[in-house]
Amino acid sequence: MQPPRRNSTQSPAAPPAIFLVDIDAFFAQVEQILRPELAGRPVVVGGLVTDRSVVASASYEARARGVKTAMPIAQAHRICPDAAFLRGNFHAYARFSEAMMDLCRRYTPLVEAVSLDEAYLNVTGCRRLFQAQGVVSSAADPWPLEAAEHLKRTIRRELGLAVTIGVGTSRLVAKIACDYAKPSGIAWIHPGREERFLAPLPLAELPGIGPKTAERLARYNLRQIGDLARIPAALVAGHFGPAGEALAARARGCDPTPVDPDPGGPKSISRQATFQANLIDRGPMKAMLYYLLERACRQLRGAGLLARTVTVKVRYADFRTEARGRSLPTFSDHDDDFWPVASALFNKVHTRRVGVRLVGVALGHFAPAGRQLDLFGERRYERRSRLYRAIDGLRRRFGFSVLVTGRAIELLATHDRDEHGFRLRTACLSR
DNA sequence: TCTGGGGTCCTAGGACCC
DNA sequence: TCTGGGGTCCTAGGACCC
Repeated sequence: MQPPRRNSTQSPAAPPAIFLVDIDAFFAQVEQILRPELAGRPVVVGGLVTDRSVVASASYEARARGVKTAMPIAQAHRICPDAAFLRGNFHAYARFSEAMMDLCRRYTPLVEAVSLDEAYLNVTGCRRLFQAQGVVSSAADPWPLEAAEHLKRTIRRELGLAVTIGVGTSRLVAKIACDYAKPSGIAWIHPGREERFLAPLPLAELPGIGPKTAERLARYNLRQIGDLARIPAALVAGHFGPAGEALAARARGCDPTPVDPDPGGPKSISRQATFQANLIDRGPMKAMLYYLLERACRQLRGAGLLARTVTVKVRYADFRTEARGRSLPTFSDHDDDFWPVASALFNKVHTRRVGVRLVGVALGHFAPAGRQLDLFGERRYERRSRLYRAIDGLRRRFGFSVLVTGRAIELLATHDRDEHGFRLRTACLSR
């Protein structure tokens, strides 16, 4: 298929046509495709029964039994003990995701992947092209609905994936239409009927309104999207600030955000880990922090970026979470430029004599790699860059755990798995 | 019952500069 | 002795999303 071209004969008033394609119960569905013995069975992806984890994805068989996303695995197991509990295979999910995105790009180049399992498509003005390609018939009315059906059938036939598609005149309307049509459906909102469609839905269905905002709105007796749409925008802005104005517009189905096929690189790179049991000793916490920093830095280098800010996070047994960040004087992508700062930040956040359940590190404030330094600094920097390139290369070939640095070595005694389930100890000894 | 991991965006106060 | 207004950067914290 050719990418769509601007069509001069097309009516200037043609309303936008936006799709949101969402893969149903993505991780669980992929597991059922790869392991046919799981088809028709409740499947829970997120962790093993003994893991200190939550549900990342549940098949519809598991959802029918009450399992929900973000529910603790232990609770899911109590409700649905016969489900298959899996840690998940993110490489496989990424492959399916890429294949789906590529397939969508056969319909339009204006495809924005918003997550592994969701993509927006802008097919505005594609009618004639779709007719020429046989995607829609010449009598197709409404043609966007027929095009969505074609896309859904093609994804099913070529990838085996069941998806839901929402079709509307904006991203917002497409998104809510998609939620409405789940699972495995298509919903098309007629241009001009957005307000009528949205009005009876609960406010929490509006993307951006979470539990806190929904509660605040409920105090003003605002419960449905229509309740908010009826209030003058200025009044909403008075109570909710400048963001309130946009909120009021969204309640009427207005969302000017374009579908952007190239939204740019990441704004932050982070790694965090929850310990299997809460820790009191700082030694293993710091070892884990260093290990997480190494992984974040490797991703940073892989993305061809330099960072200036490092943030360290600690979550205590009572779930209180502290985070502190600091900017370096220069940009870098070297573990040992960030480590002294991260280590000092850790001492600042870890102040309570309470068990620690999680530590995390984040890098931010990026610039593209390739930077100006004084000559002495340049040579030293280059030397270390060669070292990190060599380490990254080894780890790419043999796995991250092929090399365990001194600062992370304490992990081997206390925490024998990284977040991908590799056995660090075994990996270290066998190489 | 006991709460993951990886992100984005917004707000707000203080420092600093002009 | 009394003192503005605006802009930008940094940091902390919170809400939200998948």
